[in-house]
Amino acid sequence: MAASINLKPTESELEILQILWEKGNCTVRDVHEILEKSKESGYTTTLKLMQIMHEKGLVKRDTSSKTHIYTALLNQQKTEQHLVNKMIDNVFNGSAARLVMQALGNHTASKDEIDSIKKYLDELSK
Amino acid sequence: MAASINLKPTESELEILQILWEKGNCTVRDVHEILEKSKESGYTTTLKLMQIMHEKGLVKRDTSSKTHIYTALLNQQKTEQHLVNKMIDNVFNGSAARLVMQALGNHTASKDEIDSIKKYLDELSK
DNA sequence: ATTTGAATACGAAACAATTCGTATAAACAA
DNA sequence: TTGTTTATACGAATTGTTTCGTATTCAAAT
Repeated sequence: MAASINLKPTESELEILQILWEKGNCTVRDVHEILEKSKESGYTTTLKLMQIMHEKGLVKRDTSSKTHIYTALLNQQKTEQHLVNKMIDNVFNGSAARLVMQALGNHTASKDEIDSIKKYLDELSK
Repeated sequence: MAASINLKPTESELEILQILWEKGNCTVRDVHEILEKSKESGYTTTLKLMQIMHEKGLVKRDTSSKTHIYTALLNQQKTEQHLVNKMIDNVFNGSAARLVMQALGNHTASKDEIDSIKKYLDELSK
């Protein structure tokens, strides 16, 4: 198994990872400006968080110029999988089906979404 | 809206709530014995946790006899819903469908489960 | 050259969650 | 009664996360 880093980012770390996953490479300022839209926080807070994430190995950074460029090292798909599995175990007693129904029962999935899920299920059960 | 308690139990609190939801009324020892099966921890740790949960209003307790009896106050369905919605927002950018596919895309879902989900979806899209 | 602005580094406070040791009270059996 | 077991209460250490202030460095503009 490849040396796998701790697959359990904190909430703040996850927020930052989301941005890095979407944007690819970012400076601290890039990330901070996006974060600021949804919540109040100081620039050095974001900086510190990203530095800690670097220590933990969640991100890598290019320090060749004064302004560092950060990139996610944690794999998005694997992280999502891990979080979902944890929720299935901890909250739904191991039943993926219960999670799915809970997710669809409420968070009003559109007709299109439901159709695409059906298609997906048909593929799966082949 | 009914005075709603903080719908966001910590991980340890959730473990205890799971037990209370399943068993109904429990003593600290009941809960502790179940917890012990899956992880090492001292009795007074469980006790303290449950006392804190009582302070927070997550559980109520009957103290009429020396050994207190605890009962969950947090509603299971609502709590699950809340946690799932949070995950959809924080991890899957608001797409319930993405969560569902992630949940089903691994081994956890059996053929039976998939069938029951299909049935559920048919009901939904009526 | 000097000033100004924008960046990183770093320590430490503030807060939250978890864990456990010790004191004490009640119940019960010898 | 006296000792043993089984409870609760509670303080406090430990650990982890988040937040921010201050120092310093670098680069660009004046």
